[in-house]
Amino acid sequence: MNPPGDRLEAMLGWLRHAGCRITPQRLEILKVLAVSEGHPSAETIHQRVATHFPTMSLATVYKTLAVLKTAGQVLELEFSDRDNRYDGNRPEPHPHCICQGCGAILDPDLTSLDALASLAARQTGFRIQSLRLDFYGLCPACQARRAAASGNKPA
Amino acid sequence: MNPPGDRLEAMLGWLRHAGCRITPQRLEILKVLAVSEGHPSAETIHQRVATHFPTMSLATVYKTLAVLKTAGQVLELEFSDRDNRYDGNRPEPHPHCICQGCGAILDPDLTSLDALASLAARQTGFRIQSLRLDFYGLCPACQARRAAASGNKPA
DNA sequence: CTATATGCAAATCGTTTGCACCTTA
DNA sequence: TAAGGTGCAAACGATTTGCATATAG
Repeated sequence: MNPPGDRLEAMLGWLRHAGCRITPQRLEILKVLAVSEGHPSAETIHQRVATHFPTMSLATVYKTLAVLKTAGQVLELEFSDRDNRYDGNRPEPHPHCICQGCGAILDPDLTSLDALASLAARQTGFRIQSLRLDFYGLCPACQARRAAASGNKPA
Repeated sequence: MNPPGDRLEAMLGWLRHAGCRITPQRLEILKVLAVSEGHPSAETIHQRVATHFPTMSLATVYKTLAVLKTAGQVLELEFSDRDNRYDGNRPEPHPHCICQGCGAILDPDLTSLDALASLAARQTGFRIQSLRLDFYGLCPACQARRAAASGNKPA
């Protein structure tokens, strides 16, 4: 849903700015992520890149993903019972519909978050059975701790 | 926030109905879950129960949790980068605030889900940096597949 | 009595790490 | 050529599983 070139350029730009090198393998990983539909796993990304680089290792994929994660250039969907999924196409946090039958991951298009479950169900045809809504951030104690640690300089 | 006895009775009732046996170890696990504040991990549950049953194994905790999960009597919060957390006190899905600093898990009290991030932030004092909103259910294809498999009998 | 639970140890499996060898800039 | 990346293999760690023994009902 994103002009693929935009996302690729954004990722490349960030890496260059951070002083990272653009290797052929890395470029290929970025390309796969930039057009990622269906929230691929690290394994899937590896397989696709391996088409062009038979020696490519899974570890390299994970290492590149780690860099992009901290950069906010890729969204990681964590699971404990199956492999994590990645979205380089829409790296901002957004709601997902996850099928408990086949594992498919869809993006409901909720402009506001008000509508929520019923809207998501209507749009995707999902029969929603449960949901997961997590907020990630810093609790008051950690905010204070961090502020103190950085000598009152805001992040 | 729940009358502890209620939750304990609910879990016990379900287990009995399902033909499960109430062993002393299991009863102790249920008690820990029924009063669980702070979303304990399997490890934490094990440690607490081990106070009364020194021979108690972690595997037994996991096995009991598995039964309760399928019964909907305990809520599992899955993570890939750390151990899962469990809530036997409020087994229905509900939003959480997860501190990226110390890992604390709080329950914001959102009567409606409209308010969302800003309300959660105001209530808990969290500085919210990202969120996770997942809907779990069945996609249209799997609904059809399941309906066909069960001979048109609805679940 | 008999189906079920316990608890130990070993297996799983996605992910991470160490390290020697390459490559980009 | 120096900082950084690659890729192999080994390590990790939470969770699961197999199986012999114990026990609830």
